[in-house]
Amino acid sequence: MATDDLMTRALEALGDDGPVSVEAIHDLADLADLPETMTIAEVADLLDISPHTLRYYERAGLVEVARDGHGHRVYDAGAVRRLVFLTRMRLSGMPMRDLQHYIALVDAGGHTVPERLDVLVEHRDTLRRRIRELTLSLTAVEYKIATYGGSTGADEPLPGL
Amino acid sequence: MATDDLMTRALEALGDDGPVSVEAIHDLADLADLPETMTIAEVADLLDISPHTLRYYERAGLVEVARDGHGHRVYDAGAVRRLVFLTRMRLSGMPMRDLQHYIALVDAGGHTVPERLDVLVEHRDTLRRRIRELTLSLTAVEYKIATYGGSTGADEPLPGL
DNA sequence: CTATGCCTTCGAGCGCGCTCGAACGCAAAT
DNA sequence: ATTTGCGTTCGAGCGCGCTCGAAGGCATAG
Repeated sequence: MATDDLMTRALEALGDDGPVSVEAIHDLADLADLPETMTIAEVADLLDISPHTLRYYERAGLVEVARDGHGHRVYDAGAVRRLVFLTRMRLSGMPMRDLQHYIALVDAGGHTVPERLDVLVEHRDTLRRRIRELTLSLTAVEYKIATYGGSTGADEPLPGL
Repeated sequence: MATDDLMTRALEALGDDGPVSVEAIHDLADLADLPETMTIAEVADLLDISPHTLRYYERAGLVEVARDGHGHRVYDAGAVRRLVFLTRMRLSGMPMRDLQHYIALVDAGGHTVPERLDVLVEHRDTLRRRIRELTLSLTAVEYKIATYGGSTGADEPLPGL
């Protein structure tokens, strides 16, 4: 497992065509059959990040992880689920700062739900903006490829793009 | 001009609906009516980047800029067009490294056109992947907002997303 | 005459998100 | 008995893309 990263597997699961459907999302990385506990190496492999990064996230206060008799980390299913969430948010571009804020809200209790939703909604809007930006850039690059004149500007219909 | 950045203006030009069309792109920041020369402050304002960054790009070998009698930079239309291209590529996520490579190819002459196209095609593919990634993340975040249970995982249909 | 304001060069510093090295512990394998 | 392999902590270092500070030049305004 986890030869490819989560995102790659997710994209493969979706296929190359059609709109992204909630149904397709449902099939992704189902967190139902997680082992009760995992080692750092197993979690690292699952999430396709390094043990170093996992320790870093813990240091950053994003997740608490118990230790066994040897002082080795023992990730329970809850920690793993949280880390799946965290890595997905990181992959989608949410800064560590915001993630720390969000997690602090989660750990603060149920009364922070509205504020958590604010964070998510803001991130959603950021994603929408970014997707539109990249789509525009993509169109521009495709245009430049199609009409390539070789300069970085000059007398093309869409100079420089 | 340039109270908003290039990308913001571009997105406004496109409007909020429908597919991105080449026709719409044509209306963006037409480089036809550029002044013959510009100062660093004018270029910085046009591109919505700082003079510091412009000097940095020059140091990085991305563009050559002449000086006037006082040693001040004088950006000619060619330099400005190149900088428009460069900032657009930067905004779309192309690393400095790749941009330096691309510019080296441009400056090396017409025989590098195939290799330049390789760079562009690779960037196009990167953009496509990234857009798909972000679209998936967006769907996931929208789903989490819609079904919000408050945890970062647990017993939701789409736990952790 | 001196401020102000924008420019110059040079090199250093910063914020982000890791990434790594050192020094060590424990346990199973040879 | 030692090697191998995986884990630990701590703090430092890195790659990227800027961003800034210092020290100074020149020109216009008051």
